[in-house]
Amino acid sequence: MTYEAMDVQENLLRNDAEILEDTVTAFRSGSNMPARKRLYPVSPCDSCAAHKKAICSSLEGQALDRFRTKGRTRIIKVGEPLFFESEDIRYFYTVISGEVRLCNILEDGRRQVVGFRSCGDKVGEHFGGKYLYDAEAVCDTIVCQFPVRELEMQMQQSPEMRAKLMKIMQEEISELQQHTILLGRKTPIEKIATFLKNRASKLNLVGEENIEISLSMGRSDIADYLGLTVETVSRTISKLKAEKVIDVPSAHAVVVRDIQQLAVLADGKK
Amino acid sequence: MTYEAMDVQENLLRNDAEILEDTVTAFRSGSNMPARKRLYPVSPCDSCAAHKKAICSSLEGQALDRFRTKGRTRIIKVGEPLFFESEDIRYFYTVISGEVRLCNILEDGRRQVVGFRSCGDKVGEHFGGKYLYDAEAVCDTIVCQFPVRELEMQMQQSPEMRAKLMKIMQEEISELQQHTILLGRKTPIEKIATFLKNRASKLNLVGEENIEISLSMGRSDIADYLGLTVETVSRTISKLKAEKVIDVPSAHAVVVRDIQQLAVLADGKK
DNA sequence: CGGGGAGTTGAGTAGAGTCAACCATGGTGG
DNA sequence: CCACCATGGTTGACTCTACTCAACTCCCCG
Repeated sequence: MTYEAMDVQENLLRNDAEILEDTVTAFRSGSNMPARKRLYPVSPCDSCAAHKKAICSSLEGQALDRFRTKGRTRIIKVGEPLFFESEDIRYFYTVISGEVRLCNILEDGRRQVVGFRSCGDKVGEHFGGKYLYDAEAVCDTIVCQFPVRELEMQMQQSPEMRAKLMKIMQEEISELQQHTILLGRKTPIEKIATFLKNRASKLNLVGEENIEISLSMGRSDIADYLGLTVETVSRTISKLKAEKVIDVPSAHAVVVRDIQQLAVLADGKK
Repeated sequence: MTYEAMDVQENLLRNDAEILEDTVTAFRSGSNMPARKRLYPVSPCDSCAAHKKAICSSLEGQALDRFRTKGRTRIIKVGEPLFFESEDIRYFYTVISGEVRLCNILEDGRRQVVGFRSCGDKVGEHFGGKYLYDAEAVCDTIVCQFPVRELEMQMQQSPEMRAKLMKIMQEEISELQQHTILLGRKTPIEKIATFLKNRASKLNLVGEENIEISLSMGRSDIADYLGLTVETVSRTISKLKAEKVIDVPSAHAVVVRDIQQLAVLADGKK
């Protein structure tokens, strides 16, 4: 079994399956199903791993309930698209589990992965008419899908949601600017080290030893994210392994043995 | 006389000087100066080249007047900073004339120019406590400076201003994503061509022949913006000149002779 | 008129890309 | 259940492009 399959399955076992079940039945049955509803008195959002980080966390009570009923949970298989660049914007998404890559493509096929989105992250624009990138699942992925007009409606009513969305946009800008210096000025070692360091720090395990990072995406996604070729990604990971900074138990998992050294390498201090 | 000096002077002659004069006297004299004010019945913003593109265009009448009194116009000389990365956010700025570079710097001195800001553009965060980049004038520059808390106040009251700010942030995200593919995947020729093409298209002179672009920044700024070295920038510009796509009357000016071909080169279609 | 910084040009080099072979692994079908 | 195949990942040899270092030119300014 692959690591990403394990990931998805584990998540499914924990709570996504219930959320999904819940949501799907809710939609199938329409809104008027009090008996069924009493069986699920707890909002699915309460048990959702993505909720506290996601946009919907800015809503509460009735507003949240209303918003939820406008959404739909979807399973996206590896490689399948959520939407394509320059398609009309109709929905935006919150990733529940799995991971999505955002890509820009040049006519001759060259590709740049603009970013990855995982649990709790927003995918998709809500402004300007057209999407800015292709969004595709890098492994089996579960998302919540909401119509953008619903978002706009909520935004008018909820200052909290406005603030949340602005915060998310600001974080996107900050992340893109950081990525800009990586792409323009860093060496392959620094790029890979930065990438792994950032993934590690997302797990909130700072201070711990042997942090295990799962890489749901393939080498070519990493390459296109860091502005490298697959070969260079592979060689560089091998180098870090040889220097005992990381272990690579499988192609889709990395164990950070020396996070200190990884951080040093990430900014080229050595 | 250098091209940027000419630019600044021309702008000054046209309307910035009056705006500046106006604003400076307004501030010196405080708000209660009816006689003086009658001499300037037209809001300085009305004659400001930056206004219709800038954030303040989302305000009208009294709200605009009030907002304006909270601002200050400043002249920033070549190379001088507006603020530094990780400084506490206190002000945000609108560029009136001239140009500002936004930079990220690594400890060993490597630099990435994240973007340039010119007439009507916003400079500075208003969120998250710290600035994300150094902002420095690339040539003599005039800006309007506003306290961030004033922006936040106006935002609560004005849905138009909220919308405007969101739009600006969305454009920043879009621009950064476009830049990401340039940095990660484009060749020097494509980078320079894209850079010149984008500058040309800002001038709204599409269709015209021999579009003259002024490059207020130096070669090293361009290099750090495009992820190249000065030498490569210089060589590449020379190459485009040799191929008769552009003319280079001076180091700080470029005339696009074949905008079609420039666009082709920008996306590497040939 | 002379000094200095910015820009250009040239020669040589290093490092990431390309091409190709090889290996591992997971999924499929007999 | 095992063998095979396909895909993705790794490693090696070679190439070529963009960087480095250095010399030179051109202005701008005093």
